[in-house]
Amino acid sequence: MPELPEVETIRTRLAGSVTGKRFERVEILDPRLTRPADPITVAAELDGERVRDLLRRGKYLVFAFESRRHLLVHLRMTGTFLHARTGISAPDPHRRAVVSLDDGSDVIYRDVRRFGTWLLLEPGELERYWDGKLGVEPLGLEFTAQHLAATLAGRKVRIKAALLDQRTVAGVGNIYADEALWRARIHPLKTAGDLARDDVSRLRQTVREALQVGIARQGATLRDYRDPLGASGTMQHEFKVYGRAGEPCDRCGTPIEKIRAAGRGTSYCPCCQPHPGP
DNA sequence: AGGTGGACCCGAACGC
DNA sequence: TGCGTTCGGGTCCACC
Repeated sequence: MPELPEVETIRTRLAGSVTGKRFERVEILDPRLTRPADPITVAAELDGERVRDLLRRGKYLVFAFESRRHLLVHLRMTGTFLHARTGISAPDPHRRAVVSLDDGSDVIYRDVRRFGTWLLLEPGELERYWDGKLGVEPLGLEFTAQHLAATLAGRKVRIKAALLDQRTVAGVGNIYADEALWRARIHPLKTAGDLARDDVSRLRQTVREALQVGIARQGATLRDYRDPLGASGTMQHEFKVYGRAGEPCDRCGTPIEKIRAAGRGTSYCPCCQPHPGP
């Protein structure tokens, strides 16, 4: 669930709690988290690291240490961070790691489905790790209509699949892909390379809009998700198509339809986003 | 090259 | 009420 807006919300909230603090003691409770690296070793390596900055790249959260090492955290579906000022309280079966900071507070990582990953990189390894894996930041200056057009040119994939491909643009997931396509009035099954110049321009704009609204609403809260300070986002109330199959389209009143695209549930308006081809 | 489907997980929602 | 089944979501990987 956490896509770019949710990760950015977590980053903003957690940054104030961890920046400048030292990892005094790290406990990794789920060996899956650091696989294939040994959790005991990783925990020991993290011990004593001081946080210089907390960054985000795509859907990754990046702890930048003063040692110039980086801890890459991918929350996948259900990963979350909680900051506890007064130490750990109630027992929690989904707690996967605990970082005790040098100010006496704890950063708790919890993940119900255990898909999330922690990866510790040595100085200088970060750029190489992104290379070939992540495209440009959708809210950055590099993400222009021209850049998106060049990225999509000649590609035979469906546009929905292209948006989910993190090399096209970093951080868009299933929800915001559908939202951006609805805003741009583009059918999710359209061939990426066939999009008209105007379509690409609009899509570039609506990807940014959808993500920016998501960030402004502090992400979407589905189920019991909370940000590190216990607050919930409100973006779920702004969805135009995601989770709204059968409900009327905000623009034209036509019932939203749900299909499968790129192996994912995909919601769209059959009227505003006309089907390509016969 | 692109698509599909399975794997990884587990709670929620659903069906009976 | 209490089972069993299905679903979903990000990413990787095997296979067509």
